[in-house]
Amino acid sequence: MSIASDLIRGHTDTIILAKLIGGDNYGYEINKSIQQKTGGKYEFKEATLYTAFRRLEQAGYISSYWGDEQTGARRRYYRITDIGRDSYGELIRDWHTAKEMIDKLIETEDM
Amino acid sequence: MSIASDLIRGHTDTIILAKLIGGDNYGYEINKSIQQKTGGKYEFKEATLYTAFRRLEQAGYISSYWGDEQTGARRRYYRITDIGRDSYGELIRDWHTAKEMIDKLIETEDM
DNA sequence: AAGAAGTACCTTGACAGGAGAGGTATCTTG
DNA sequence: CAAGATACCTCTCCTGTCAAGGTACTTCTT
Repeated sequence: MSIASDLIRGHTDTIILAKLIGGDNYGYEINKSIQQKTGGKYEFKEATLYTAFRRLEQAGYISSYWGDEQTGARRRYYRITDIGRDSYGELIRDWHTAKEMIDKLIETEDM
Repeated sequence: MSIASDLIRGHTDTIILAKLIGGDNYGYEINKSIQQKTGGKYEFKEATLYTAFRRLEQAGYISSYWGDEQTGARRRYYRITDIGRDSYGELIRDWHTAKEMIDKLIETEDM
């Protein structure tokens, strides 16, 4: 991983929720798809990912259930809830605001 | 303040360095200018600001000196160093990369 | 003259999120 | 059979933010 995680911090939940809007999914797969989408530039640390799931479930943004795999490792699937969708929408709006703000603040005027 | 600080976290140092590229400055002024530039939407908490100064100075990115105010409260001015400038350039590049990445990760494909 | 509000700095302690390091269990492949 | 992939988990530490407190001087208001 090459990009400072502090820049992603604060987007962990949004990234997970976004992924779950595309359908129920489980941790390992979510992480793999992020890795793929970023061309290997980013992926969650497992501890980060699983603590995020706990946090989101406790907040009521997602719910979970065990898959019924007949073979291979068991999978815990996550599904986004209605309030999870609401929260996602807000987070996206926040991101657009923040993005503009940061751009305004970190580029120098005189140089 | 209306925007979640977790979204700004990770940019604190960059914002300060950017400001100092425009010339030496002191904490209170820097914060006021941020407040103004964002139309009141953002400003650092004092504790955050001053710990950031300590951090940046310890890292050698900035240096500080006391102003010679004849009247009013004393001011500690900060100046960006050469390696501070280098670091700033890198941080800006990181931001552009991260911005693209986040955009890619938080927008849903199928909705 | 007293008090509030503004300027300007600082520190301590708590908290939250990220992540290193460790663990479990199953299946596939050489 | 060992190694590696799949898939989950937790404990503990680190770092950055921030609430809450403080100091000291000046200006404005009553």
